Amino acid sequence: MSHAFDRHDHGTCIASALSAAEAACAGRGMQLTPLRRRTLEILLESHVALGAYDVLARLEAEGFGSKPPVAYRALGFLVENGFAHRIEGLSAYVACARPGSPHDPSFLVCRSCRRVAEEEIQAPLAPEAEAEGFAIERTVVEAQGLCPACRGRA
Amino acid sequence: MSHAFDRHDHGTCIASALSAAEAACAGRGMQLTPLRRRTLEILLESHVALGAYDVLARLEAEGFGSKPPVAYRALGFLVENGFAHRIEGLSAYVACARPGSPHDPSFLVCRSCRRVAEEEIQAPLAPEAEAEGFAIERTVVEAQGLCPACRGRA
DNA sequence: CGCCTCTTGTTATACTATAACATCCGCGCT
DNA sequence: AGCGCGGATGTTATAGTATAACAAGAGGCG
Ligand SMILES: [Zn+2]
Ligand SMILES: [Zn+2]
Ligand SMILES: [Zn+2]
Ligand SMILES: [Zn+2]
Repeated sequence: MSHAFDRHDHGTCIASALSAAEAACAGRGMQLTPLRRRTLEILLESHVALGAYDVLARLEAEGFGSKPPVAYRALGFLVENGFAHRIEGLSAYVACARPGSPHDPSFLVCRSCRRVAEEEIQAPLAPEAEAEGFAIERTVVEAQGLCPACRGRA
Repeated sequence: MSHAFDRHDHGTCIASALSAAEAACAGRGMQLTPLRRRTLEILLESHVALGAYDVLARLEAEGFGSKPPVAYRALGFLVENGFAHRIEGLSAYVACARPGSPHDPSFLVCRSCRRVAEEEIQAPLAPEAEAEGFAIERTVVEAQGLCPACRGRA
């Protein structure tokens, strides 16, 4: 269970994600450049999913480029390397809550505050794919609804 | 198991989906107008997911309006009423393979030919949501990969 | 130095989706 | 018939998401 909806020491989320990203980059010969690192830090500031243009606005305000490819490329790098995930149902991006270990993520996504909890589950369509001869490469699992805080505010 | 990747009598797919839509509309006081019916028929022609603008081009060629809201509204009607589903990972739409009964659909989506098989599974995040106090309203489950035919062509 | 690769930046464009307003049509009511 | 109404379709205009193609700089290495 993730801590996105709990009170927790968020500083350790940030620190462990950054050090995991640094270690993974070093190990794979990838570069965690200032732009990429800052993009990851922006996502890590909260467990809320951000749109690419939200990220871009933040980057631009801090002196990076202002055009969409700047954000899309940095986000693409983070997603490809498993440091962030794309939430398909929101067309948005969130920092990975389990950096370091490769995993097939699934999410609880609050439609009100866009906070995202990352969960670990078994691939839910594996038997069906097996029966049909379908080769699964990636499975999107996103439960949309209301988080505890937003239920309370209803 | 759906028949999207099998040889099957596709005429019965079409006929049963259309009659289920007609029955459901009659029962709920909704109107399956010519535009909506034709949109559903277009989706039913194959088990391939179509983008809204693909559908719009077909509609325009047949004398309907040519502007995006024409397609988006018809698709919205079909999705809201359970006659079609949106595939989030493709931003595309596919006819429902189990019309009539309400269900929480899940999909096997071929990234090569965009064919979609609809499956029925248990809500995969229910225990996690329960533990966190998260109220699930809808769950997107889309396995992306290669269908049997496209695997063979690799 | 000259070449190569990677990263960042730009311009321009493509693709996806909705807000707001206009028109038309069928229906119930007077 | 004349009117008001809701729903469906149509339009214009705009918002939101994403990528292709090209230019320029940094660093490694012959
Ligand atoms: Zn945290
Ligand atoms: Zn919330
Ligand atoms: Zn069929
Ligand atoms: Zn295929």
